[in-house]
Amino acid sequence: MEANDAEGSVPDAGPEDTAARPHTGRRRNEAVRRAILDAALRLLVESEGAPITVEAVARAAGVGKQTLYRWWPSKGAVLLDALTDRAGQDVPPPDTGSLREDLRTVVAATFDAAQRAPWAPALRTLVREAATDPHLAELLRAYTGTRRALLRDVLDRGRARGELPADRDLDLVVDQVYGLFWYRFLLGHAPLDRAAAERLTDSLLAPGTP
Amino acid sequence: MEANDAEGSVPDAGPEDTAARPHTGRRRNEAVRRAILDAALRLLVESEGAPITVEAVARAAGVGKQTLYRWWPSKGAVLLDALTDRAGQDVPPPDTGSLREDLRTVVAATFDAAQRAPWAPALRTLVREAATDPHLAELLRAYTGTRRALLRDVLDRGRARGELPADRDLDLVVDQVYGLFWYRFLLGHAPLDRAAAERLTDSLLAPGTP
Amino acid sequence: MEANDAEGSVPDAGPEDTAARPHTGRRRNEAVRRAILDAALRLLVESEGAPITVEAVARAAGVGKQTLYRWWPSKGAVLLDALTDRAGQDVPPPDTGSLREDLRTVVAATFDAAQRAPWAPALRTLVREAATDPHLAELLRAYTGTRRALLRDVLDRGRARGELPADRDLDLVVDQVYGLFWYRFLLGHAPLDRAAAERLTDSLLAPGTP
Amino acid sequence: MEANDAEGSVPDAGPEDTAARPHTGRRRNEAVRRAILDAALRLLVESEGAPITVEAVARAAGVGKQTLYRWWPSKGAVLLDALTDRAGQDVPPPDTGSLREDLRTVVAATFDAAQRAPWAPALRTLVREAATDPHLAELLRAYTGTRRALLRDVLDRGRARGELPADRDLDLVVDQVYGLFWYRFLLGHAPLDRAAAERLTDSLLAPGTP
DNA sequence: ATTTAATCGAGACGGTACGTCATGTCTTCGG
DNA sequence: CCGAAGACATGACGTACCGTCTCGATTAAAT
Repeated sequence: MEANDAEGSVPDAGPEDTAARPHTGRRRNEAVRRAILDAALRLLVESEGAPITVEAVARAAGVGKQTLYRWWPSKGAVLLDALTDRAGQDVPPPDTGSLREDLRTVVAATFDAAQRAPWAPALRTLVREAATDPHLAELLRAYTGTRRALLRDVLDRGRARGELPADRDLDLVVDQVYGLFWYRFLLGHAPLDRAAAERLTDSLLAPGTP
Repeated sequence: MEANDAEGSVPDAGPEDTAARPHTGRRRNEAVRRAILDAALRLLVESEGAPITVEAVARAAGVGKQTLYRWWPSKGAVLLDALTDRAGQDVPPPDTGSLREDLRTVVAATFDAAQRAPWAPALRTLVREAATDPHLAELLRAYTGTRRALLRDVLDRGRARGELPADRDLDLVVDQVYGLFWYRFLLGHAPLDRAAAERLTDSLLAPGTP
Repeated sequence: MEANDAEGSVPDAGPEDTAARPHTGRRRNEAVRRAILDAALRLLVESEGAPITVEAVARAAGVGKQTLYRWWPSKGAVLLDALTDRAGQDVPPPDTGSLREDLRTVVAATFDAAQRAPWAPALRTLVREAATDPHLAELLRAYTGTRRALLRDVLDRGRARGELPADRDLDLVVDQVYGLFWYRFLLGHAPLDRAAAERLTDSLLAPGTP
Repeated sequence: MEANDAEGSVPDAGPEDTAARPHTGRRRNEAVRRAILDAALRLLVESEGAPITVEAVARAAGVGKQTLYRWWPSKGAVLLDALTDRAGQDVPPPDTGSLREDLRTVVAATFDAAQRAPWAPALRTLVREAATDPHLAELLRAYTGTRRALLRDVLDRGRARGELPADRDLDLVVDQVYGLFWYRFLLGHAPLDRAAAERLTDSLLAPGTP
């Protein structure tokens, strides 16, 4: 979990549109934004499974519903924003010169981040919401797209170094990682610990690979 | 897709409760059961994405809501029943003596079955519903559990034949298959065709494996 | 105030439509109807001036909003129904043979009924609601139309007996009575007591009239 | 229609508070006042029946909501101001020496003014608003009070000249006129034309009265 | 000319009510 | 007793106005 502002946030108007229209009117209240995101995150974390209602978020934030709808296009956008907003910065993927090393690190970090409290329940609820909310689904798709791209870069570098056969299907590798991750994360039938990360990495790189 | 009556279906009391209570009153109308399952499946197939309401199923089947609730514990149970009921028989997993062969067959069959019209949209909608409906989630979990076990058997047999190292984590292999499958199936960002099945199989079995 | 069922009530299906469609399904719950009308009347009486919300009526009646909308086309219809439902039967207008006598009686009764607790505040609120609610306005228009017709009958009989000049504009007389009534009733700047009824009657009948 | 500034307008603080505080700062913009009143009147005239929102007035006037609330205590005050502001000067009630003549003139003028385009829809909407807005109701009450007083003066003069019996209830006569007027004006079920004015006048003055 | 203070357009904000929708339970009547 | 129809309480939805509250940009008198 990292990155933020997966759209839905404030338009973040560039400074140059000031010429066109200097933005009259009362400005957005940052404290309100914070209150909403905090409330949403709290509900996301606490509400184990139960769906989250817009009214609950508004009430918890001490805010009118309209204020939510003014700034976010849908409930899902608020929830995703709440989750990503606090999720720390995008740690750049490692580049140690060893694919095995890099891959192991990325996979373990992914497994780890998702498990670390209090993200797990929040993330699970978010994905659940996405099933109902097409808008959130789209946002989530975009978000995971960037995550996939990051991993893909690591693999590309490894292949360039000759650590993978030139004809290896790297998208498949990426999807094996994230597929396994989401499958276990959502079903919860098997662990996503460091050992799993190791074994997954090993299974993806040919045994003889350095 | 196979198996049915993953619980949730009519208990269809065994014939011996007749002794205890001779069963007075009108018997369950089989035509009604069919009408409900057919209607549910039709909605499942047609409603691309949009959630399915109990009332829609009841109306489409020309049936009272109560009749639904009388025979299935939840909306999700009806939907799952509708999907599995028609899903053909459980083809026994192949046992050709070659793991690579067997695995390739199972994986390709899985990919294929999910894509074949009209199952794909129905299955996608079903999974979406499961996100909201804990009961359905549970049923689905059980269902996929049996699918996992089947694949696990194939792998066990292969390992027994020495086609896999003794210390290989077979649960991980299973989850790599189904993880990839669901990930691609639900996101739809990459194909689940025969070529993908081949490459996945190859990536799971060490290059030198027969 | 009397009469009732100025539409908006139960359709009151005649028994003969049974042939067409026997009306299957659960029947309307009379207790719920009563609870709603009672709650509405109570709010109408108590809420001095303040507008009445659908949600307040529903809550006070321990009823879902939907149930209100199921049976009445608008909030106004409920309120009117609540008021007329309990307003006693339509006392037939008097016919003593003396116009002066009859008119005095009708006018005094009208003035009286409106003032008698607890109708006054309820009626005032109802009219206020009618200003916003076109549907209620229409219903109210129909209701007052029947009241006007009643008074008109009394006058017709009087004219037939020669107690009024043949060319007297009887609709004007009717409107003078109800115009004065509503004007004073709503503004409340002057009494609507028995003396006012007397003086109004006298002013409408030429001094020399028997 | 006459009179204006039935309170609600700008207080326009007397010049003597200058001593206390010299009033620095920008002065009220008269053009804005006009724009608001014009917009309000236009909406009042056009919006047949539909309630008028503050935001609509502000938008139509190209003005911020706050500017409205700065100068008028309520929406109703704006509307009343808009209507009376343009409503022509207060024609002094006639005093021809003949009560019948004077009364006929006043009544006919009242009927006429209300019907003359575009006042009728505006006045109807205004009264409708008054039902919801207690502030406007009060303003309207005050306004109609002055109209009643005017008519009352005419009657007083007539009685002083002996054209009415000394014991005649003049408030009742006044209310018969305005009662009929509002009743027909708001319900619209019968005309308020010159003939009606004639007949009403005749009915109020004893037949033998000069 | 500068300061000071109020006006103005714009619009964010917390509320309250709206009328609709789906849920799962219940009641009624005919078969 | 089964089954269709549908009433019912509940509770969330997304929208509309309300009246108050910032905002920066004017504008005009007092300095």
